[in-house]
Amino acid sequence: MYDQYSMDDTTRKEEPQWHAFLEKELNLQQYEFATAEDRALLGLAGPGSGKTRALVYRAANLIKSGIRPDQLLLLTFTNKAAGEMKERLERLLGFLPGDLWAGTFHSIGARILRRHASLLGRSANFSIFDEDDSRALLKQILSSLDVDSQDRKLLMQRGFLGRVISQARNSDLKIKDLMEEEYPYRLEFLGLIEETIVLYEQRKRESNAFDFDDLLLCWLKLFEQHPEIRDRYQERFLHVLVDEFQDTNIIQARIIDLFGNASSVCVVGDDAQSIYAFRYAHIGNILSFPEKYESCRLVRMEQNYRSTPQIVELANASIGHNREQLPKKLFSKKPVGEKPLVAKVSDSRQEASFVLQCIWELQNNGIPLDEIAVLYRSSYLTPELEFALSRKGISYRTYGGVKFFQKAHIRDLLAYLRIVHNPGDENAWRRIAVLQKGFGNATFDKLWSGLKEQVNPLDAAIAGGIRPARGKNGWEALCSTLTAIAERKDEAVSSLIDIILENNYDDILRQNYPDQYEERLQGIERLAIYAERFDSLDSFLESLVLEESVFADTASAPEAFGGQLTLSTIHSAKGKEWDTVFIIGMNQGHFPSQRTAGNSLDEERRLFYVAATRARYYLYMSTYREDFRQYGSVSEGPSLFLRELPSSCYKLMDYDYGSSYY
DNA sequence: TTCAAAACGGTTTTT
DNA sequence: CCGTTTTGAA
Ligand SMILES: Nc1ncnc2c1ncn2[C@@H]1O[C@H](COP(=O)(O)OP(=O)(O)OP(=O)(O)O)[C@@H](O)[C@H]1O
Repeated sequence: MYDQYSMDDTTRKEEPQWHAFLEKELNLQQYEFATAEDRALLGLAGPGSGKTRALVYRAANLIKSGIRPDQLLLLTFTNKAAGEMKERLERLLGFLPGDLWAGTFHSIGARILRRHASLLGRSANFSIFDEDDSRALLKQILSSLDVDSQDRKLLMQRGFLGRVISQARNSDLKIKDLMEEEYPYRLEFLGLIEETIVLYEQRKRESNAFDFDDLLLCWLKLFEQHPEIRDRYQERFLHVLVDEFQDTNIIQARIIDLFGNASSVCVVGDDAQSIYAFRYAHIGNILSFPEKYESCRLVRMEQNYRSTPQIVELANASIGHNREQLPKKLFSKKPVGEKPLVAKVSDSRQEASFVLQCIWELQNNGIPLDEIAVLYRSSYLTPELEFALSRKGISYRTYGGVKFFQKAHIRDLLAYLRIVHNPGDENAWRRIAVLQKGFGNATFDKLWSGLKEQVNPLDAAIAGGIRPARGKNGWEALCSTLTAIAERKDEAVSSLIDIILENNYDDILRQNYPDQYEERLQGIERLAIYAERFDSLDSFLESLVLEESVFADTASAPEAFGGQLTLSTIHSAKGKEWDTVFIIGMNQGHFPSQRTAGNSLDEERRLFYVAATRARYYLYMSTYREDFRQYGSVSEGPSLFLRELPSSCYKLMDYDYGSSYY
């Protein structure tokens, strides 16, 4: 056991130097935050004010003062923010301590649950069901319950059932109360939904699986029901640090509170950047943090170090329209920059050519692609731009939107691996079983009812002797494939993928996607390449579910000198920054989104606030007059968020540069 | 019970 | 417009 105090002596020699460094790198408030010794600490400040910076320097300072890295726990909601935290800490320390726990709530939850799975009726190799898995399972349950097909449609459309269940769990409400409150028009299904939930929990358990929400809820349950385990983690993690705290939901706050009993808890956030209400983020977590932790030290940071005064002014003007935000000052002392530019273009193709032309000019002015991002409310706003970028050979990467591994062929392939990893995974079995010729859901149901009783369904299948009512050839092909990969399950994942293709899936791919065979096969090859980074099947599978895929399905133009342009949803861009930012699709109906009901307009505006404050020097926004997109093609005019800005905030430009550039 | 063809219908944002 | 659901033949 390390002695913290004797460590202090050894580090004291270095202290003057380190503290001088801290003083140089941080302003007064940030320094206060980074070095405070309070048991509870809240950093509440606007964008670009250095919250993440202060948090990361605090972590580094703790380590410098003798706290072991494994005594720190760094948490946040999104993968992006977690990555940013880790990257900056690594830059600061020169390396990322291997024994430091830093990640999203979900990934840390998974890590803890793997260690104590048996206490929750699972084993350490449990599968993690993503939203698609959950939806598939719910659908399966509904059809097993003989639900009228109209009703089933109502429940499944837009993932209603899954959403209600998830909302209830994440906000700690009873289904009944939630339905009465928010979905009274579906109240007739209450009984059915409750019945479904019981079966859903049961099937997950039988599959040795947790869903996303379980990673939080079961973590909380583990700590609540097993105080001795909670104590162990409390003793270990002397400091818990949370970034983007405004994104946390009630369950995550409870987990933090459990640590708060014993560990010192430090959180940073900005109520004006709360954009995850749809994931049940609870703004009260940050607003009432000082009351909950009475001895809490509150640190405010008001200087924005990221953006020019012009950009900060526009952002302030916009968020000023939100009545409910905490009043916060935010100013920039950076040199005067260009006013943000609003371009009126005729349609989305012209918008693409506008962006391309600007990028061209920026590059000529020495701004590399790495320092440029195009942000948007929804990923359906990008195809025209992507097309234009490909034509011009500009290398780009997209973030957010449909994930690579959500595509059917990738999920198919992963299902084989999931079975080997966790033979109880019903979803995975079903997925590849019904791919086989002559093998359908009905046949699978019969077969599975026997197979799932086996201690190890995979061993039982391999041993043979299981006879499906139909599709015997398909079943045998499947079993021999599984045999082949099970035998070599400790080999490199990429070689397992080859085996799957050779034995079984290549034929299926040809059969099912005659027109897209090549394209999809390439996708699978990319998956195999990606797999080479992992040293085990476990970590590969877990990374694919919990971390968004780090690479695109189809490669854009190859990366050249200035790196790659970033295309990202605004949600995924939070916490990041670029020299130049474009916000495209600034039209009523797109942003704010059509689906926005009255009370979430404020949230959309916060989203705009986040987008605008990503830029260091140049901010471009575009809006079109005509909208050929999808049915209706109603042109609803420029976004409210542009119209409500004082015109002194930005320059207006009519972009009528023929479509020749396109 | 499976599977292909025809009809349908519906779109944020992330873990 | 593309994926999902329904329909009906084998
Ligand atoms: N005291 C400082 N001196 C120099 N640069 C600073 C200082 N504080 C912050 N910065 C820089 O300002 C930028 C924004 O900081 P940071 O990302 O930590 O802010 P944030 O408050 O977390 O922003 P957001 O809320 O938008 O995520 C970073 O480039 C950071 O390095």
